[in-house]
Amino acid sequence: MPLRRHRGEWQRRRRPGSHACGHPGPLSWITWPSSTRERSVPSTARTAERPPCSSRRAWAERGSSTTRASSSGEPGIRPHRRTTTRSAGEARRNHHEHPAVVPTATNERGPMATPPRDASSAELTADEVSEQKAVRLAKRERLIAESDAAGGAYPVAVPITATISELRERYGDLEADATTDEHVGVAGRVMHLRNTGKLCFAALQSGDGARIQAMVSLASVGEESLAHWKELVDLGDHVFVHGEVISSRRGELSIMADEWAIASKAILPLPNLHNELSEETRVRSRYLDLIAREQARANVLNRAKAVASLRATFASRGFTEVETPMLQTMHGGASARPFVTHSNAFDTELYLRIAPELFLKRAVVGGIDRVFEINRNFRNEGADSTHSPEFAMLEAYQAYGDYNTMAELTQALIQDAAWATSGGHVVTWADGTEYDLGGEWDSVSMYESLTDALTQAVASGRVPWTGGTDITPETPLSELAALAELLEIEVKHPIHGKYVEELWEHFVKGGLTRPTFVRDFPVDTSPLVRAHRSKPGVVEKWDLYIRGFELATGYSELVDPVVQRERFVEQARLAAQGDDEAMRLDEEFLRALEFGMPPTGGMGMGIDRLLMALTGLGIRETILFPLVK
RNA sequence: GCACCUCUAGCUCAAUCGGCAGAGCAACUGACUCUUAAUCAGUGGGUUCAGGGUUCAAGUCCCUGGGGGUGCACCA
Repeated sequence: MPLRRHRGEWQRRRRPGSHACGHPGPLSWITWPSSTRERSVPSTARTAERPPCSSRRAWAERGSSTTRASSSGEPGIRPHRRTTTRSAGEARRNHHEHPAVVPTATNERGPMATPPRDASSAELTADEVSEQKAVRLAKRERLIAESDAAGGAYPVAVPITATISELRERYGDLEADATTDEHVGVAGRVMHLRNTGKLCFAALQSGDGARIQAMVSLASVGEESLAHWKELVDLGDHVFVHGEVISSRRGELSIMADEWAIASKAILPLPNLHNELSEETRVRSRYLDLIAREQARANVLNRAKAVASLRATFASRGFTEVETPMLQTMHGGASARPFVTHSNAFDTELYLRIAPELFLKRAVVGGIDRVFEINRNFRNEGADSTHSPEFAMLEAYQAYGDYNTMAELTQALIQDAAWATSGGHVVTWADGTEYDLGGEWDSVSMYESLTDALTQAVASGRVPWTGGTDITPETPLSELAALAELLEIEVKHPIHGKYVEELWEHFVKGGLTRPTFVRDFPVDTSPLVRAHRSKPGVVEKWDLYIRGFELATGYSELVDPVVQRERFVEQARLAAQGDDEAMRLDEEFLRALEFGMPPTGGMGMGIDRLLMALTGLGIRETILFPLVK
């Protein structure tokens, strides 16, 4: 690995005391008090630990294409504007010459670190190691070298006898300055450190976010152990403490340590816990988000509760959970662009599924009358605050059900999930607003609700529309187009259903505050749904709107194999014309339908969106590790 | 895909008109037996995302590329 120029190589030094050759003191990387340095580090030791000055050549050669820095006379040092106007610059240069000299200082208490033995490995490790990380690496080295100092750096196990939460529960109301005679062993991550000389404090946090204070005092552990604590324990370390459960003078529940050990050494510092992590860090380094933010942990738990609740609701209604293929030779069940991959074994292109629908329906044909799946779908499309390339999806099918059955089921699924996460039907969103998911949800017809809203808008004079306000499947295209033009709504595909849906979104969607099933969609935009049993021109489909977005959808499924084949053929024709999103002709699925599929209701719901509805969060907060580049 | 905004210390952020790159926390050294964003004294830490350009001088202006965000489009 090539030696990289260390950061700041040309910057002005800020500390006096360099050698004539350009070396400052031996330990300038980390600043030790000069008195200690002079006293404790013999000059022979310094030279043994450090490569000779000529090692500078290694990087100097890499810089040979650049002009020499006239001011310093150093060969190959890349000139910088500032060096020409400043005379100094030696001290920091020590960085790139011996970037990996892990601080080997000895202080009054003994060696702080075992230095790396050979220069090349040193160069490998120190390349981009910050000062803080270097200090912790040195402590790790020391812990490994002197395992009696604090139990080593990474013990296999520590003798825990209680969890922090248990102790909080049992002793949470302990009076200030109380003792209990109860001795326990607990462990947690150090979130907070204080040291008042002969008494040290640390806040230990367990994975559930519970905290307890560890106290390490001279009186309880002795001089050597206390010194080790102060030298070796850092913020972020996992620490085991054994001792009596007490309450501090300020009333903080604490363990007065009689023994302690580092359970796992952290070599990177925790982020500053007093500022919010940036959005990017929270998403990209979710583990830090989880350590630092209670809400991040709660989000994970809420999602788990909601998903468990969905499964419980299904189980109570006799549904069977299955897992269908994610790798498919043919994608279908929705219109979306798929991700494509390749199987070496089959030597064929495979698609990541965009929907499980066609396999779940095969299951229904096979007699799994009530079936559901909760799993990931993948869609190769734009990502934004409500769309993720991979997203968890629930689909369920019920033989001898229809879209009414599925609406009732969906309401039960969501209300049960609200109970599971919030303990009631009223959920509280992240911004503090309360939202009532209880009761029987509203149901509106798409055409009727559009007609009502349009009639009102015209009557109130908000929309200067002189045409008819009754929108039905028979409303002529020209009239819909004129209305859309008046409202400056652009419709890409000028067909009846598109206009109706766009107009509906314009007039009705924003006004839906309560959870609402929007029913009976135009037939020409829903080609895979069966026609309404009594209303002409519409299909038996509903969309569930909660919090302003579409949370779930349900159908009375199309089960006529002949009609299904016609629709697939049409889709395949589009695919042949280069429409990536069109479904391909799934011959095996059609064959299954030809054996007879019972009348069936189906529903689908985005799990991420369910969590958004229950918690008010954005989609990236509901997904533990969202895709990032 | 298009437009706009953004990237500075381990973390969160400053830096006025283009003129010596700073703060808080974190870190290092020392003091302190009840701290909990402890306190006190001292210290270090930067290729300002990368590359190129303009300029006496670039974190700042211009170009190209990358990461992130927002809006629109696409998508459900």
